[in-house]
Amino acid sequence: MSQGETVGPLGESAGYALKQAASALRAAMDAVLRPLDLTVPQYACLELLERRPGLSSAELARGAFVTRQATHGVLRGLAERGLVTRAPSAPHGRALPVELTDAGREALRAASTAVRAVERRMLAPLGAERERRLREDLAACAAALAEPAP
Amino acid sequence: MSQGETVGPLGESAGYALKQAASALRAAMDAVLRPLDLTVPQYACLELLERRPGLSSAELARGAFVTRQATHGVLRGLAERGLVTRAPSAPHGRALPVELTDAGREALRAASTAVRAVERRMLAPLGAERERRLREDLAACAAALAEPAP
DNA sequence: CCTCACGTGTCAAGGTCTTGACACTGGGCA
DNA sequence: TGCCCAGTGTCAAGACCTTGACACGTGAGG
Repeated sequence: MSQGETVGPLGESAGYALKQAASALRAAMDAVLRPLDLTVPQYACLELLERRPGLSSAELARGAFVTRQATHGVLRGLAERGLVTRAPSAPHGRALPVELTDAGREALRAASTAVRAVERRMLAPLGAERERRLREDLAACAAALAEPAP
Repeated sequence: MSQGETVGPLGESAGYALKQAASALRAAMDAVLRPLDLTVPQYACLELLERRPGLSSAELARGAFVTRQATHGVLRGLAERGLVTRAPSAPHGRALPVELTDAGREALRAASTAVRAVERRMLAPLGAERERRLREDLAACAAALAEPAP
């Protein structure tokens, strides 16, 4: 066949390197967030809400790369602990805006500094220029995969 | 506090870009592997076994970034379909070597070409030089996270 | 006006992975 | 020799996420 090319050696596969790095990052984040009683998805929701207050559950799901059913459970846990509040009724459509409480903002601050430390450790071998390049290239890769296959 | 730095805007966070790209890659791989009746972990095991025949379940787990319990289930499914064989007894220690069957090699070939197409699509915006750089930087990030925090 | 498509919230069911635990093998060390 | 430790395979329980489905509110189109 003309399209017989397969994935080469693992050390030469960008996809493998990507999974390896993402897995290591996830594990490291899990480790530093566990003492704060936060899971990675919970932290992600908090971080998103800090930047864009009033986000709905579905928008949160897209931002955290999970399904809206998954964020549903995450928000339940966060709301029970008083870290976020959900509007009782929808001001427009069916979307219920979610907002951070003061306790949520405080928990986020601790979590965010911990995660930032992990990120800095991860990026330590790279300089500022290579870090910027890395971000841009990763974004370009994600964008290329986002549009449907030809 | 002196270490008050938090994660900045999402667009400037390398960690967020990493998760975004990894998530998109996972979804794209899932889409092309589904018609072949393979999950991503199953494909990963096949690919690893092609390169290093006789790998044990635990070694496979480390290579696929999951727990050995997870590979246990994966190998069960693969063995039932006749794609891999497990040695009935351990030649050394307790590790049971796993090997690809001819059917497994054939299934892998189809899967690997499909995954390679996804990888090429992902890397299309990048040139060869930037792709190489991306691989190296991702590997450096993973290595930096692998060693325990100071 | 009515209908239809789209986005959203929610529930139920299922699968997959993880955490935790136990038993076993082989090698290093006193 | 005897002991302990690291690595492995396996089982059970639980958490998490996903797929699938349904009901509801909004806005565009006929």
